[in-house]
Order: sequence, then structure tokens, then C-alpha cells
Amino acid sequence: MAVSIDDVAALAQVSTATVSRAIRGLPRVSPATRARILAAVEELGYVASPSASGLATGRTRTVGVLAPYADRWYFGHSIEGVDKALRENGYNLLLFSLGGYAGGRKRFFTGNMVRKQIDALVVLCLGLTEDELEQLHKTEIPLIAVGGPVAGCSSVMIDDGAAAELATRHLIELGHTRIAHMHGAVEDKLNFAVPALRTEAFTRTMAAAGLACPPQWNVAGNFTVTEGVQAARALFDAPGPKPTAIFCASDEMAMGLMFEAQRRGIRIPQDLSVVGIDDHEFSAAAGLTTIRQEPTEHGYLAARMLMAELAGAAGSIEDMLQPIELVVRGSTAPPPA
Amino acid sequence: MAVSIDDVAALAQVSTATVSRAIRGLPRVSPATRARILAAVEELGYVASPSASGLATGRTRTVGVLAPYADRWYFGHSIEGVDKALRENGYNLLLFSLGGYAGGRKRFFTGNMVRKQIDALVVLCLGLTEDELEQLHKTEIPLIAVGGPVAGCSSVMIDDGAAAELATRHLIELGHTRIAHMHGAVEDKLNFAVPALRTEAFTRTMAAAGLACPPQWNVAGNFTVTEGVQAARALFDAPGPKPTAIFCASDEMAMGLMFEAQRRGIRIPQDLSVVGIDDHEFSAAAGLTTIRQEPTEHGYLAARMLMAELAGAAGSIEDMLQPIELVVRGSTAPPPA
DNA sequence: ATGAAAGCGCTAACAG
DNA sequence: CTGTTAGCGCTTTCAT
Repeated sequence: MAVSIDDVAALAQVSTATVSRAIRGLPRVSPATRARILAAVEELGYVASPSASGLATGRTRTVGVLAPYADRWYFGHSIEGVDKALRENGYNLLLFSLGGYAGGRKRFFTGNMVRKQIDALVVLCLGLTEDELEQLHKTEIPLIAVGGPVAGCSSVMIDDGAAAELATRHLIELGHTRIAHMHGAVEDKLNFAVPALRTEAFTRTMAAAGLACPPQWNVAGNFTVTEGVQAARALFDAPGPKPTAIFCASDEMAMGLMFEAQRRGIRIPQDLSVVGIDDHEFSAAAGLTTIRQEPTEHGYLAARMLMAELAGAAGSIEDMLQPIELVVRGSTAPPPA
Repeated sequence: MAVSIDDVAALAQVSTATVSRAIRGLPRVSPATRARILAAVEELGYVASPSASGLATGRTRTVGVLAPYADRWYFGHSIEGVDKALRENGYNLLLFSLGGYAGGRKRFFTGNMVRKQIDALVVLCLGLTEDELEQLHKTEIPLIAVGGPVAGCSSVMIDDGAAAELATRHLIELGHTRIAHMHGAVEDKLNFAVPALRTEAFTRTMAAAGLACPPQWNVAGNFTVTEGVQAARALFDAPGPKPTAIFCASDEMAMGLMFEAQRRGIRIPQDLSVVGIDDHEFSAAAGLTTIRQEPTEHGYLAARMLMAELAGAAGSIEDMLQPIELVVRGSTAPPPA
């Protein structure tokens, strides 16, 4: 049942060492023997045991992906991109999802289920504590962050400040002065840096234009549609003057707001302009103006650097700031006269 | 640097065999020595090498997940569910995404990167060719399908026919007779069975009520918002009488249609009722009537069965038909008078 | 209850 | 260019 390298060696009438070289495309094997060996491999349907070669080489040809969730927009897409790069290089992807709950973290970091199991790690947009970071760096495997800054790691991400600024300026340039903000603050212990980066840039950009956003126009949506709807309710229900535009830190939240607006007869963009960040699949369909980013590409590029590093090109891992782009659609317009 | 079992044995002054037993909680170790060993483990921060134990035992404590995409609603959620169950049992999740392109399949099945690398496999809603199925079954590892039927495998899924029927009957009972259908036919070679199951049930249910859906009211949306918008355009642009309701085979497509309807001033539900399947996060926010299913739970249950099977409970893997539920929201109403 | 020793299947010098 | 020989780190009889 278990066809091993010995079987191949026997069939091809060579030593296992030669089989090993031939299979891995190493030099020092004559074309003739190589062909014979490959034929034997084919005939027997032989596949090397990863455990065995892992044990012998100390490498697993597997990279880990640590994500807070596997089922959210940014993560799903970046995982797909990572996977693509790994696939192209014959690497496997071991997924560690924290499942959104803080408890999983400890198990990951202390249990160290990781070590010896992966050759490199990509950390998806996850704030890490100093302890955790230390744990990771201690493993001495190549690391790279995607979608957010991680101390001591290179990362592939957008300039979140620039993105928020671009979105905000778009509104300002349209003539808006009463601009609200829906941010993605999270309640749990997954300390992202991203929400803060975007909010700070918003405030800064507003200030630079001599504008300010009153507290009651600053609502929290946690990056999801569902909470976007709730935040929109809070905003719309707040007493006092209404904003003419809103910058949402993600498209999902922006769409939650749009749904709620529609329910209340608030017309977009006539009564209220909305801009988001992401360019979620739904955004084009919904006509949402947004700042585009491409998480699949982020994951892909990050994994490529990892592959290069593992292939021996030390120093392949570096920071990459990824492009963003303002995509103007129907959800933004000048403020009502 | 690499602390091995020998280091632990030395520190605890026992043999490696005893260390091995102690760590894995096997009997035949006196409480005293066990404690001593565990202390040594702690002190050294020892973690067994998965490659080594894998080689020795033939088991990897890893299960594979084969998915057509990692970044689509159903898959992202079911992966999360699988991961949860694995996490609870100390198993790892190796993700194989076909990345939506047919090329990846061959590599997966022939390369057999899988064998010896995983103890079990969950196949996500993926039509497989006979060859591929044979390849899989040949590996002799436990298999289970999630989200769709796979010949020769048990599966965790909803009754797609019942779901489509429930949705269709809801429209019929509201009094609709001119009902359109947006199905999820796929153009590529990933031959799902699901779209056909839903469409057949729709047609059957219509027929049972003495109704029929003319060809031009039968459009293809490929399960995505984007194509849902396009399909909606085709439907709305078609000459002749208009339907008063539409059954979309997924919420994403349904929302694509709703966005397009809104753009054209077609009011929902006054002019057109819409029902979908899934209960996507966006659906509650958008007020879409739908048939709820819970992919996270599907993945979780499937992985649990796998865990039981691997734990020695042969026969743990069986078909599970998961519940569905009609969730009535604002997108459906009686037809205009 | 514990230890000695023989692998698990592959790779990596080192010879030749 | 090819074979020999040790391991890689852990598990597992089989003794003791």
C-alpha cells in the first residue's frame, strides 16, 4: 500500500539517494537514470512522505497563515492570494484562524503548534501583544504581515492614512463641510491598528480644511454591515443638525448605512454622500464610491516574498505599500444646496 | 536551539520512551515520574516535532479542506466552522483552494500532495469527476462532503430542493403567479450539483401550482452579486410582460438584483418581490426575505464527525441534512393589485 | 513502571 | 554520476 522510495529505487535499479536527487531535480544524475527513475515513480504512483522529508530536512514546505477570522472580506481574499502563491511554488497552507475569539490566541502562541510545522508565517492584519510578537520572532522563521502593521515585521498593506485622507478629501472637494465618520473600532481584544490609522487621518484631513466632526457624528461600526446598520441608526437618530456626507472606514459599514438610509427615505447621494474603503464586491453593484484596495494581491505578494526568502534569497522580505485608488460611483455628490 | 525529546528525558532522568508516554497521557507511567517529566517539558518549552511523530505513527493530526474558493460566502464560513472543530481537538487545517480555476484540480488530485499529509479530508461543495473521486477514495482516509452531494461520500448539507421549494411556495402563497428565477449556473468546469437541484425544485414547485416560468424570465447569475446585477439587467430589459416576483438561488444574486431594481426605480416589494437562499450577513441589513442555512455549523458538524472517526469511533461519518428556515423580511409582499 | 533498541521514510555528507 | 552510511526525532514492541 505505502509505496516508498525503496520501491522506486528497486524498480529503477538505483540507490535511494539517486532517486531522491532525481525526484527533486538536483544535479548529478544522468539524464538516462533520471528518466528511468521518473518512469518508475510514475508507474508506482510514488509520492514522497512529507513527514519523512520534513524530518530529514527540517523543512515542511508549508507556510502558516494566522488570521483573526477566515470568513471576512479582507481575510478571505488575502488567504486566497497567499494560497495562489504557495500553490505556484508547491507549498502548502496551514490555516490558523483565531475564530474571532481571544481565547484562541493563547493556544496558538503558547502551544506553539506552529513551530516545526511551518517554514514561514503570514500574519493577517492582527494586532499582536509584545509577548506574542516575541514568541513569533523566537521561532526564527520568516514572518510577514498583511493588511496592517506589525512591530518588527515587514508588511504588505496600504497606507491607511492616505486612504482615509483620499476619501475625506473627496468629500471636502465636493463641497461638504458637515461630514460624519463611521469607524471600525473593535470591542474585543484583537487590537488592530488599522481603525485608528484611518480615524486619525480623517480627523487630520478635516482639521487641515478647517473642519471638525462633532462627537455625535462619530459612530462605531466594527467593520461589518450589521453593525453598520446600527451605527447608522444611532447617527440618524441623533438630535441636532445632520451631516451631508459620511466617510465610512469600510465598504461593509458603508453599505449597512446605505440600507438604513434607504429604509428611512434618505436619498443617496442627494441628501447624503457616502464613501467607503475596500471596493468590496458589493460596492460596484451598489454604486458605492470607495477607495479600492486589493487584498488578494496583498496576500499574493507577501507569500511571494516568503517563497523567495525560503528559496535562499535572504533579504527578500520587505515592506510594500500597496496602491489605492479612488473609485467614484453614484454614492457621492455635492451637498444639497 | 531545537529542544528534543532527549533533552527532556535527560532533564527528567528517564528514557525517551517514558517521556513519550507521559506527554501523550498514556498509562504505565507513575504519577511521580509523569509530574517530573511534565515539569521538564515546561521548563524546556518542549514541543514534539510533528514530522517526527508523523513519521513514526503515520498520522499527522491535520485535516485537509478542499475548496473551490476560499473567499466566497459559503466557503469562508464553512472553513471557519471546520477550523473551530479542529481547534477543539488539537488538529490542524491544511487548506487547498482551487482558486476557482480548473487548472488547480489536476495538481491537487494527481500530485496527491495530500496523501500522507492529512488524516482526513473535507470536500467543500465541489463537484468531482469520477476519476477524482476514485483518487480520493483510494487514499483510504476518511472523507466528508459539505454543502453539496458527492458520490460515495457522506455529506453535511441542506436539502436544496426543499429550500428552493420553500422559497418558491412563499411567493406562490403570497399570490404571485408571474415568477422569475435567477439560477446559479456556472460556466466553468467546477460542476456543482447544487444549482441544478434548486432550479429543478423551483420548476417542479411552479408546475405543481399550475405555473410555469417562461425562458426569458430564467436568468443566470453564477451566485455572485456582480453577475446578479447583469442577470437583473437582462431580465428587466427583456421585452414583454414583467414578473411580479423572483426567486434567486442565492442571496448575493438577489442583492445584485435589488441594487439594479433600485437604480431603475423598481420598488421592492411593491413592484417586485424577491426571495433568496442563504441568509447572508447582508440580507438582514438589506431586508431580504430568504431561506436561512448555516454553513459555519455545517463545517463544524462535518469536522466533528471526522474527529470522532479518527478517534476510533468507526462509522461516525454519516449524512446529515441540515435545517433550513424561511426568514420573511421586507423584500416580499403580495403582487400589485 | 521503565528502558533498550529497532525502525518510520527520506536526505545529506562522503566516498568512489 | 552513483552508492554507502548515518542520522532527523519520535513511537513502539519487547524485555526487564
